Amino acid sequence: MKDMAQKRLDEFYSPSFLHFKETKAETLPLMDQIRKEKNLPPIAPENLSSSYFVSATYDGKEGKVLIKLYEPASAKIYFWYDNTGHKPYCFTNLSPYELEKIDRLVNHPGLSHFEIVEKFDPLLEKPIKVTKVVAKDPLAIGGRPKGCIRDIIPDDFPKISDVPVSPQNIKVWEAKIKYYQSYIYDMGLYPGMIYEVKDGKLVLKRLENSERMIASLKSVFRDASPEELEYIEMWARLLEYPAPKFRYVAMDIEVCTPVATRMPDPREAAYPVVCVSFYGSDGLKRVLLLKREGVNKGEGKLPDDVEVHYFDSEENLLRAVFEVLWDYPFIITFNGDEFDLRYLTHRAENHGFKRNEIPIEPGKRVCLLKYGVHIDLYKFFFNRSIQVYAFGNRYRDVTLDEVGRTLLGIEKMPLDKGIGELTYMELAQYCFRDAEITYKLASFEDELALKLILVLSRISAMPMEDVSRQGVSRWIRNFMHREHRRRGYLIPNAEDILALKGKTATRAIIKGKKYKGAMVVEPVPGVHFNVAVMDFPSLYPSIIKIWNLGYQSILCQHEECRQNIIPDTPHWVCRKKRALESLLIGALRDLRVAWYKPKSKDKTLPAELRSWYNIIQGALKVILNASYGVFGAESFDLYCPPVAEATAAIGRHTITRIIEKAGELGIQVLYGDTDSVFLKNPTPAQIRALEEWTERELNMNIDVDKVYRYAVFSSRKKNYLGVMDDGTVDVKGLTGKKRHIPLFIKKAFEKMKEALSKVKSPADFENAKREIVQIIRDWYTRLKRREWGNIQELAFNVILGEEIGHYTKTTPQHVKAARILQSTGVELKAGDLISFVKVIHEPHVKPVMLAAKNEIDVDKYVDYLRSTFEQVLDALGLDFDEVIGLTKLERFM
DNA sequence: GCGGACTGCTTACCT
DNA sequence: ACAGGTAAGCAGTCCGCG
Repeated sequence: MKDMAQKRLDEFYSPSFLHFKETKAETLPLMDQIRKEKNLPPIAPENLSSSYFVSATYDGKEGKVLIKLYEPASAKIYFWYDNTGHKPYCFTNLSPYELEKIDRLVNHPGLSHFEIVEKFDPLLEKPIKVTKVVAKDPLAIGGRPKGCIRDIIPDDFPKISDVPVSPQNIKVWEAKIKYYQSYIYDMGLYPGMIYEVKDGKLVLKRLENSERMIASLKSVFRDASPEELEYIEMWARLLEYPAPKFRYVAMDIEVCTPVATRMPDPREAAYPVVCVSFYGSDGLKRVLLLKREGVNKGEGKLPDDVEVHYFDSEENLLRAVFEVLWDYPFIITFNGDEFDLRYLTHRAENHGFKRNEIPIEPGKRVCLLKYGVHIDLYKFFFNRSIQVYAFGNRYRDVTLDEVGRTLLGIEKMPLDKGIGELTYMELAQYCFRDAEITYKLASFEDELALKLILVLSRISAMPMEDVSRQGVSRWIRNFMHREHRRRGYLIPNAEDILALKGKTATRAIIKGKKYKGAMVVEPVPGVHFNVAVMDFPSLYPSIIKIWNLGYQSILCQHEECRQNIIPDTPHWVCRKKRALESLLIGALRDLRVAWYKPKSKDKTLPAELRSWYNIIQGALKVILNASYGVFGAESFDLYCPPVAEATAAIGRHTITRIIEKAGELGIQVLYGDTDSVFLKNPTPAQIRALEEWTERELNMNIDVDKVYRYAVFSSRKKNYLGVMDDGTVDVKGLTGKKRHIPLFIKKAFEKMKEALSKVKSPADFENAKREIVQIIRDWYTRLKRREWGNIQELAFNVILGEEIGHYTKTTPQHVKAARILQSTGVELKAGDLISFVKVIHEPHVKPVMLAAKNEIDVDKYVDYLRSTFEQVLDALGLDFDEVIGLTKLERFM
C-alpha cells in the first residue's frame, strides 16, 4: 500500500523537484561576498535554478521593481530587478491634447508621456479609448499628499477648459494600485510560484507531469463549460505546486523599562534592549544577553542546546542580532511590525548606526526587511477570517499566550516582577520561551501557517508579506484586478459601480442593515431521533457561479436580459456574458468541493500530499466564505450591494424550494438555517429523491452533511443540540456553550452533555433525565451553600469591544467592572477581557480580583443556571424550578 | 416613586 | 473593514397609577 502511495506521489511530482536534489552549486561567490560585506543582498545570477517568488517591492534607489526569490537548496534570497523597462501609469478619459494644456501635469517631473490605448469598459460593456498617462516613478501617480498626477488631472482641467466641465466627468482609473502589483499583473507573474532565471529573464517553472494532472482534472470536471474549465485549470496549475522547505527564524526581544507595567514606545526606543532570543528551523537556539551591573546569573537553566551569549555593550548585541536578520530568508515575529523590529531600528539609530547597517525597513505600519521576508504572526492570527475559518475560533484574544496555549498547548512563562528585576537566567528563559512559541506557531502542523500564506499569495497574486498582513477582501480584490488586466478590462472605480448598480430593493430584518439576508426556519421543539442534516456545500459561491452574478452581469445593459429576474427582487442578471466573479469564484468552489476536499481525505495518497491538499482546501475555504460578503462591504473596491442582495435572495429561494420538495416527498423538516435542512428520520430513498431533484431542478448539489442519533430543539432559532452516532454532542448557540459564562455553570452544562451523550434510544432518556435532575440539584445546593472551588469559577468573562470612554449610550455590566478596575490603576483598552462577578451591593458587579466570597449574589447565579438549562429542559419536559424543589406556591412568591 | 412595557445597546453566537 | 439573523441580558425611557 505504501509503495503504491509513493508511486502516485512520484507521478505527480518529480522527486528531484520535491526534494531539490538536482540543484547545482551557485557560481557567484565573489560578487556575493562583496555585497555581503556591504550589507547588500545577493543579486540573482544570469541563471538561477528553481526559486520561489516570495516578495515584490519597488526599489526607489534603483527605480525598478525588485522581486525576491527564495532558492530552497541554498536557502538564500536572490534579488531580481526588472529589466524590461516597465513603467507605472494610470488611465484617464481626457485626450493627450487636453492633457497637454494642464501645466502642472506637463511640468510634473515624474511624468513620462501619454499614449492612446483601447480598453474594454466592463460597466458599459463596450470598448473605450483612454489615455495612458505613463510616469517615471510610482509616487508621481499617487502616494504623495499633494501634487500627484491622479489629483492634478481632475483638479486642474475644469479651470483651464474652454467649455464648462464638471470634475465628476473627468475620470482617472487605476491610479491607486500599488506599482509592484500593477507590475505583477502586467507581466503575468504569479507570486508564490517557482521561477528560474534564464539569461536574466524570469521563467515560470512548469509542473512536471502536469498533463497528467490536467487530464485527471478534465475527467473530474467533464460537465464544466470550456470557459469554466479554463479557470479551473488556471487555479489548479497555481495550487498544485508543492511548497518549499522554508528556512526561518523566530525572534523576540526584551527591553528594560523603569516602569514595569508600561510598554516602551518603539519610536523613541529610550531604554536598552537587554535580551534577544532566536529559534530557527535549522536548529538555531540562541539567547543574547546584555551585561548589566547588579544583575545575577540566578538559578535555573536553559536546555543544553541553547547557546547563550553575553555582551558588554548594547551596540555589539544589536550587531549580533542584525547578523541574523541579514542571514535568514524568513524572519518570524509576533507583533514585530509594531514593536520588536521597530524598536531595534530606532535603538540602533540612537546608537549612531548607519542606515545601511540596519537590516530593517521601517514603514508607517509595517517593518520589512532589506534582505528577507518578515512575517508578523500577530497580524496573521489577528485576521478574522484566519481566526474563524482556518483555526475554528479556537483562540479569542490575539496574544502570544492565548494563541500559543490554545493551538500548541504552550504557555508564556509567568512573570511576577519587571524585566529589570529578573536574573539573567530568568530573563533568558522568559524571552526564549516567547521565541519558541513564535517559532512553533509557524512550524506546527507541518508549517501550516507559512504554507497557508504561500497558497494565499498564489491565489491573490500578492507578496507573502502583504497577504499575511491584509484582509480577505484585499485578497479577493487582487485576483479580480489581475483578471481585469489579463483581459484588457478597465478596472472600474467604486463610485461608478455604485452610481450605476448600487441600489438595493429588499428590507433587512435587522435595523440599519442594507438588504435582507438568509432565512432561518422555525424549529420544531422537542427531542427527535434519527435526524439527517442536509446542506449545500458552499451555497453562496455556488449561487454566484450558477446564476452568473457579478457587478457586470447584475442589472446589465441588454434589453433581452431584463426578463431574467432574481426571485424576490426586481433585479435581473445577464444571460449573454459570464461575469468575472462568477467564473473565478465558481472555479475556486468547484476545485475545493470536487478536487481538493476529496484528495485531502484520500488515504491512497501519501500523507505528505494529503496534508498539502488539506492546506489548499483550507485556504480556499477562507476565501470562499468571504466571497459573497465582500460585495456587500463598502470597503471592497468592487462593492456592489445588489450582487450581495441577489445572492442572499437566491439562497432564500433555494432553501424554500427544498423545504417544499421535502414536504411533497413526505419528509418532515425540523429546522433549517441559510443552507441546511434538518430532516426527521428520512429513508435513504427519500434522501436520494431529494438529491436528484435538487440536481435536476436547481442545478446544485445538496448532500447529507451529518446524521444525529437524536437532536434536541428548543423553540429558539440557532439554538439546538445534536448527538452523533459516536456520542459526540454538537452544541449550537446554547448559553452553556458561550465563552463569557462562568466556568461554574459551564461545568454543570458539560455534565449534562455527558448524560445526553449516553442516550441511544427513547427509553434511555429516563435515566438521562434522572441524571440531569441530580446535576441541577447538586449545583443549586452548592450555590446556596456557597461551595465553589474558587471565586474565579464564578467570573463572567466579557470582551471590551470599545475603548472604555466610548460607552456613552449605556453602561453594560462589564464596562462597570472595567471602570472599577481602571480606578485601581489598571490600564484597559478595546479588546481586553474583563472578568467580573455579580455581587449583592450596588452596582451589582465587581472585578473578580477585588471580590470576596460572601458578597456574591447567589440568586443571580441561580437565575443564570436556570436560563442556561431551560434551553434544553423544556424540550425534555422538565421544569427547572420543580427540579430544584420549589413548589408552585414558592415559585409564585 | 415604582413597576411593567417597550426600545436600544452590547456581546456572543449561527450560517 | 466580508455579510445578515438570532438570543440574551441589561440600561434607559415612557406611561400609568387617585
